[in-house]
Amino acid sequence: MVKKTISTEEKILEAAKTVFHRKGYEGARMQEIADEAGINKALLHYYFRTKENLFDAVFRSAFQEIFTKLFSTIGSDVPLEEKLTNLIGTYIGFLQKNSYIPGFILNELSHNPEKIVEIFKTAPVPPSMILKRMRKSLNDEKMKKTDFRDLFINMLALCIFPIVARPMIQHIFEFSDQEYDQFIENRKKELPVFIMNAIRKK
Amino acid sequence: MVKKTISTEEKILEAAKTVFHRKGYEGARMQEIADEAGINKALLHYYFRTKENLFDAVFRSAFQEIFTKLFSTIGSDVPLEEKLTNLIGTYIGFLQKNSYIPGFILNELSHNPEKIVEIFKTAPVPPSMILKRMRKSLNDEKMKKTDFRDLFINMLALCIFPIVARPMIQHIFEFSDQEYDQFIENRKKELPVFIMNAIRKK
DNA sequence: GTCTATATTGTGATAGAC
DNA sequence: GTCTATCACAATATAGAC
Repeated sequence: MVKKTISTEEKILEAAKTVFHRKGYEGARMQEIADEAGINKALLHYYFRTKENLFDAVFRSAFQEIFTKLFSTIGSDVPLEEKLTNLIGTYIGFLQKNSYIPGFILNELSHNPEKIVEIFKTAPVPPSMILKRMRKSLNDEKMKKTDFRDLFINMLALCIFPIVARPMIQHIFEFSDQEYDQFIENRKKELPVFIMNAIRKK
Repeated sequence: MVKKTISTEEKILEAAKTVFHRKGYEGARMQEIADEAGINKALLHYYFRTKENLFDAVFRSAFQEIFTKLFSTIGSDVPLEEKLTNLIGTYIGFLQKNSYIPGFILNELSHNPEKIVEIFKTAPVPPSMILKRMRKSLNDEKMKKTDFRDLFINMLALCIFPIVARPMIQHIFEFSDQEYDQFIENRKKELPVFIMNAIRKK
């Protein structure tokens, strides 16, 4: 028999996720989270005692969600171009459906840089393992002597920035909402080519 | 005779800039701004009436500062590779000295997307003019049929992201502060090459 | 213009009944 | 576990003297 009931704790976490992503830590209000969850403030404190505890749970979950996705794709054992295509496609797809997450993380990152160190320590996939595999892919193929750290960062930048800076870019180029969605969709195909051209040996 | 006195209004704007960049809109406190300016809260309200008015002035200034720099370099009339090198060098240099600005803008952008439309309307350099010149550069040279909008966005992304996500990246790759500065410094030389490789006709 | 003092409203957090 | 009522305090904003 399928469990249909959602526990109060889960409802709170869902609501908190929504509100924190929408407003950030300082901007979020316990009242708004309570309303979103259909309960009252007192119950929030009963479950999580403080706003910071609640925030910690949400931030940790957002961070791990995005990095688990990212790292599992990057760690797969396929040729570089195929890996890039998979990686960029699934990653941008994820960002499209969760467009608040990268902005949220970047935001809290700049106000609480110490916090991410702690979160990385409890990451389900240790970054060092990912990096090792990525370096291997580069060496196996006939690539320019590209620093794999640069490659990794460039890829992240090219995927995330158009999502985070969407309102700005959309206005500069006078895109409609629909046109911008299409623009992002095209990038899924064009980014892997762009990157491969940049690093392929002539 | 050089004017040495700094008006109270200028002191307030300087202080507000510092505090808003450090804490964001919600996180900033009028008291902290007053302390930073060496005056008291009442005087803030005397000059700017509300916190939002003060914020508007600061945000507008940060936004125009970064875009004026960006647009004036991108609009120069030199060959593409040279333009890219100039652009990336001066732009990253600017970001290094004002590392809080892009994070600040991205942050408030995600909480007040409407606001940027208004700010763009009062921009000193109209975006449309920049785009025209950029398109011209691409056509003049033997380049792949690259969408100039993609090129523009990719360049922004590659410059800004390593600055904004610094604490995260620094931890992943276990860079010391000094090593990260050097890493950014290297990107000034490598990014133009990376981009030119990506878009040059074979 | 600049200050001290105070009003007013928000918000995170708790007490205590059920 | 869940609620209502309330506390304690922090933050924006204003009044009014100088």
